[in-house]
Amino acid sequence: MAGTRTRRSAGRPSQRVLTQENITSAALEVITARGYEGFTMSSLAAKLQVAPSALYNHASSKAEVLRWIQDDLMAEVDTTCFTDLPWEDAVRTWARSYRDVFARHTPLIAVIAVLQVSGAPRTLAMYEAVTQGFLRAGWDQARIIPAIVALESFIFGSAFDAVAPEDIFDTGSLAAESPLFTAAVAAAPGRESGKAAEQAFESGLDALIRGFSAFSGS
Amino acid sequence: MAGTRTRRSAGRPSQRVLTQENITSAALEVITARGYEGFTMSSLAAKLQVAPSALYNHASSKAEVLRWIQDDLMAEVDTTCFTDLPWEDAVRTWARSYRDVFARHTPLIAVIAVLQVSGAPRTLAMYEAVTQGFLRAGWDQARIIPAIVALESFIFGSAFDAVAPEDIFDTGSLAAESPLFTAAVAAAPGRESGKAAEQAFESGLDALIRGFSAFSGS
DNA sequence: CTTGTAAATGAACAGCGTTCATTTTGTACC
DNA sequence: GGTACAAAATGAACGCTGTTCATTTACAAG
Repeated sequence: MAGTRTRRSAGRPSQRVLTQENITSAALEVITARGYEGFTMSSLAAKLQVAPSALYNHASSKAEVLRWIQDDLMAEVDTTCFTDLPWEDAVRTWARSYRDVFARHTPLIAVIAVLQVSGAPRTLAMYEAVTQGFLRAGWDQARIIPAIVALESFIFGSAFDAVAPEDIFDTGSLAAESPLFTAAVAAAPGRESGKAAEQAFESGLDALIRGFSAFSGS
Repeated sequence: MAGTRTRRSAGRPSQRVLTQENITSAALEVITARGYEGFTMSSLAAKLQVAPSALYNHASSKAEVLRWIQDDLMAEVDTTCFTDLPWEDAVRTWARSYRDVFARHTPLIAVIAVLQVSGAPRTLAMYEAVTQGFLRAGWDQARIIPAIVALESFIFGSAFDAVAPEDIFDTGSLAAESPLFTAAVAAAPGRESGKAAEQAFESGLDALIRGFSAFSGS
């Protein structure tokens, strides 16, 4: 082994295993492999080959680990689109990317809602990039935050929808009591192809962008 | 069917305590008093003055109780507006009511996303009323479901936002690294009054309705 | 070699949802 | 009124959770 532990010379960074980054990435591996119901402090400790109690020397709680994960994932959201593309296309690309990331992590959405950006540098970086994109498109400064929050709300809700079972709207034995809704469900596009959630997302995103585009100066 | 339990002497209603309705309303009382983290099978049983294990003769799991609660709450969502008001105002009233109900019950949002309407009669009744309102406004049948789902996604996301702490966007010590976002947050309306979430909700709702109103025939 | 400190450990804790063998309750029939 | 039967309530368990704590280990510095 290339000098695993002996003689850590002065300014050299430590080789410690239980860093925030290591814990976070191990947590993501566990979640990817076994889902959120399989993500426990025990399973996380096992992945790191450590006793569960050891984690508490580095993270104050499981909730803190979830916050780390949340901020980590924010870096996966595409914001480069705001420097490349016109506002409408940029918002569309950003929103799709944002939804795709958190559709795989819906249990974190409740975490985000409570999380202060001051403790989440990558989350903040995302907001900064998005704000910059809105300003570049000529948006009035005072209208930007409500618009971002509204888009975000739609994105989070759509993330839940994206992972819902396809047959939630099957009325089954109660079809007779809801004829109009049952007919509308049958007529909805993307029904057989399993793309119903996609259709709803695009439809809502279109409406939001169309509704908001009055505020951009271009 | 009237006499399910073999010949119970005629009109006399049973005095059973652990009916679905009683369990559901007791659960709502517990949640109102102690929140979702204080809502356990133990606390529910205590409220009903019964041993926790007794609940399992009537509900198959805690998740089932949550589903009962969810469907119960759906009856509180205002749908009468769809018979009274023009489409735009009706959607606005419905959406506000829907958001207000579930802002107090955000942990249920994950439940709804997985819940089939066939097991939730009141949820289904709400969808039926909404669909009817859309049809009356001249909507193309095939476009209704995606629009409802999109609105619902926005509503659920906004419910989380409504209960978020007001200071989530305070950039604190990282303000220097996000000047544009920090400035936009400072310029956002409703900041001091604590109505920022309200502003964002109304702004998004406006945009969605404006974006969708092209599809109503009126 | 001693000291100081950061980190890992294993045992323990209270609480969770849930199961199960058992007892209690209440009613229907003879 | 006595018997039989089914529904419902019980309390003791089970495995699991997140978390704490006194103790031990590891390791670098003086």
